[in-house]
Amino acid sequence: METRYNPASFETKWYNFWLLKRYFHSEIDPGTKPYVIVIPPPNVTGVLHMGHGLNNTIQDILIRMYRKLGFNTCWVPGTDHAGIATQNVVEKKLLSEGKTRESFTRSEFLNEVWKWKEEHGSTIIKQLKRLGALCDWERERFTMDEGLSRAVKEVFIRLFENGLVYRDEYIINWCVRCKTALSDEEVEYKETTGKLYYIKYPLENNNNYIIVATTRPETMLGDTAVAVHPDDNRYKQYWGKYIILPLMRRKIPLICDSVVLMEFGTGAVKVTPSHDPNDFEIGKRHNLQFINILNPDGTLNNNVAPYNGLDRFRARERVIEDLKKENLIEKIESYKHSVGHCYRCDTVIEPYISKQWFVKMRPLAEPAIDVVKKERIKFYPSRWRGVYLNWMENIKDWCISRQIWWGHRIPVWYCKKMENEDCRIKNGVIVRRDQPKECPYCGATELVQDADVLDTWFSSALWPFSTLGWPEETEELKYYYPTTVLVTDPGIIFFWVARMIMMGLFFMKEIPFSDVYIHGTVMDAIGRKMSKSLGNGIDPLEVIDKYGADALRFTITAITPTGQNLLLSMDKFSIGQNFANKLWNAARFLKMKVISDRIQTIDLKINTDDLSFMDRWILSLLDKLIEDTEQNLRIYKLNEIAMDIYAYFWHEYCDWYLEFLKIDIRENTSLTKRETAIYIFNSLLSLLHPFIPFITEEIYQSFPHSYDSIMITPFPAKLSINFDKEESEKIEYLKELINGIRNIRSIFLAGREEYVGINVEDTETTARDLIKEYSVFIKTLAKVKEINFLKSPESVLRSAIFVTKYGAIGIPLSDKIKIDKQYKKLLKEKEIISRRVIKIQSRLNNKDFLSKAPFEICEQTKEDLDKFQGKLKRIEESLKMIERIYNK
RNA sequence: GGGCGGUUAGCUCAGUUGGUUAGAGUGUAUGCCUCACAUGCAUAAGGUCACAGGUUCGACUCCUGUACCGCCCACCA
Repeated sequence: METRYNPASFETKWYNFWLLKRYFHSEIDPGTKPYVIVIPPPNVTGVLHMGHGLNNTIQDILIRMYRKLGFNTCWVPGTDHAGIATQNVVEKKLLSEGKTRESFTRSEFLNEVWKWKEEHGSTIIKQLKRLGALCDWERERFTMDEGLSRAVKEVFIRLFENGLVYRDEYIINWCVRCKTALSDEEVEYKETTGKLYYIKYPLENNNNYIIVATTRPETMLGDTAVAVHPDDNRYKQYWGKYIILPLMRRKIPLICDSVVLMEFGTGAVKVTPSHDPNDFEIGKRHNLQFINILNPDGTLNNNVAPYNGLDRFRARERVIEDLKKENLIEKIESYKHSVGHCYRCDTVIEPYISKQWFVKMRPLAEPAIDVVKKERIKFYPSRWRGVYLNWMENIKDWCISRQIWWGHRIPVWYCKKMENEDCRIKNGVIVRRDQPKECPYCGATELVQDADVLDTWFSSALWPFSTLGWPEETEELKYYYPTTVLVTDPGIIFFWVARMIMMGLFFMKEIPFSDVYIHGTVMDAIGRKMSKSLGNGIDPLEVIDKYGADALRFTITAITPTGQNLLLSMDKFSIGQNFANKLWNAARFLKMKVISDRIQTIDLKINTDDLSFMDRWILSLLDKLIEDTEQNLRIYKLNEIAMDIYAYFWHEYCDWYLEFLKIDIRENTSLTKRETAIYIFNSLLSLLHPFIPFITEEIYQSFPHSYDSIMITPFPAKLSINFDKEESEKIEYLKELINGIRNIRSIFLAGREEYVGINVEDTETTARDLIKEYSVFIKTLAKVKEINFLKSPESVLRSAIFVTKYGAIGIPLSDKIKIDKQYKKLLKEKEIISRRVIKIQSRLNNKDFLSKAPFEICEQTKEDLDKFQGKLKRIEESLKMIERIYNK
């Protein structure tokens, strides 16, 4: 064990050791209860960011904790093929080599992606290992590997057979850069300051015109109606009339529809059924013409000939120019509204009509709502339950087809011929596991496979069972499914959590997990999301290099407020680093001064019948710590566990118990037991191991030990030490005494000057006995030479005093200046305490308080009054003494 | 527009079903290189618990409202 804590010198070593020992691996064991987590699979394109750091640290802690608690823990890892994201990354790479996607055939392109995946796909896995994440690497999966692809195909087919997958021409979200459809969830709405254009639409055979307002004037080229509200009297005169659409000179009707808001704009709305979701519905209701004006790349098409080939935004400018020329622009206002963007490339989305595959969600959602309402699945913190339910109850069908190449190909073929009625009824749609040789309806052999792939989230939705071998009825599924808890951040409740629940219930007839733990998002120091574009991210790898993985892990768990976002900055990591350093040094101390031949192993048992007062005190606090840890673990309050252990280890065990122990060893007084110190330290190592696995292993291994690894030592058991309130008060008194002397020392003494002695008012036997018994501790820790008991309070009071519950402690002062200081200090204290006394008295004088407050509260208040009045009396006496002696 | 979260020490946060002198870490000040640790030890200063009402013997805690910050959802063109 090195003198200095140097994480870099051992972290990799112990990770490899765990791999070698295969502790991470779980085998089916019917006799042991499984505890299972499936990892939220990071994108293969990904590099580890702080969000992953937090997410995986939490999972690793849970897994390591429950392993110690005797569960058969299994953490299933893997990566996601991340369709659009990965395709974008590879396209960009190819572009940098001067090649475009179009210069490849589909299979050539896919080869490139696979090549890329082989080269870079394991990056994030390696990084997870540096973090200390000990997944069951023998179960690692990839959403595009063979088994998972089979599951995806199977799911699609079964949903289709159940009428839950259908193909329809519908208005969807189209990304003109990725050139694919997106689901509603994949569109991010951003508040944008744009313009609201008021355009005059001339009426047919009439000199009047109707003014409509729009934020996307170029879409007017595809207008096929103008709509007003049926109750809007302003437009009643024009009912049944027609409008001549400017620029296109098309005759379009004025229609009435109650979705139109009379208050908005002019109360008249242009209707573009092909390029607005609302207008699409209006168009269907009123049987309007649907005119598509866009090419898939966002340029205008030849349905709007004069603008053919123009980019949509350029077209917007041109349309405005042209309308201005005809004097048809009424006004242009600045306007704030939200605009949809592609969540992968941030391009503005276009509503676009196309033929896509959809999943019918209502029937899948019903049972998924039910299991959450009945609390078979619980959310932590519970408020996310409401978010989930609200979304589920308003769920819409899910567009699952994507017009990209990287992903699971849709297992559908189309018959080109459709030679008989049967085939035409089916639209020539053939859904098959494998490529059919001929059309099953008409026998034609000219078949074409659907070009599209499935939404990435379609395969993610199956993750909890596809990774365990589904659709085979494997032993793994029987044993490990349902999994225990899903750990993720709020951003993907809809994308992923909700869909896993629906798919799990439909295909496994069982929930995929019973707990959903939603942790916060990692923000920068001033509360902004960490993002590449802002450049405010903190690279976990850099932190690991600089501070160690343990410091990273401990810091982020300890400072993550329960269920809220955590604000992170580089300087925060010293929390974890300092803590690790403290642990390191405590270990060095124990090894140098405490471990001896008498202690054969750090994994020792202690005899609870043979314990000193001090031992029982510190062990009773350990009991409390263990109990709190177990409780907080159940409700995922990992930050509280971390902080509780921190406080116990540092401020009770190190600050007090080890200090007592040192003195005890030196003086040979046996007020403490070395075994106790070792026992507690080992318990702390065990409790801390899930949080800081590397350093705890390094320390454990450096002691004589009985297990192969700290990872497999059991969770510390409670000793059920009985340490009552009276005893606690004794300890508190001892601490108060030492702190009180230290306080006076820091006010009145310079540097290391030592007190000759302190005078203790000798009135109370409990206090006297205690002080006598532990005088060696007091003398050393408070740096005094002698402790004198004086019968007369006067002589005690003639010095710097502090008043305790059992009487005053006095430290003789000779210096006139110091007496002045003391006098002022006492005056201040007097004021504070008398205020307190008055407050308590008034409470006790209140008849309502005495009659209505619970008995114990009244008693407590009376006790308080005694206590503070006593204290006040001593302070006043002391003040008088000083006044008399020094003629104040 | 709807919903959710937040507002407590300079900063980041605790504060369990209402009942101590409202806590911790960090930062600041002062003194210490005390034989585990200066990544440390000791001591101290620092708070009208966002604001306004209400309930109560008693409110940081419960209720109502207001303000500000943040997030999510939504078919205002």
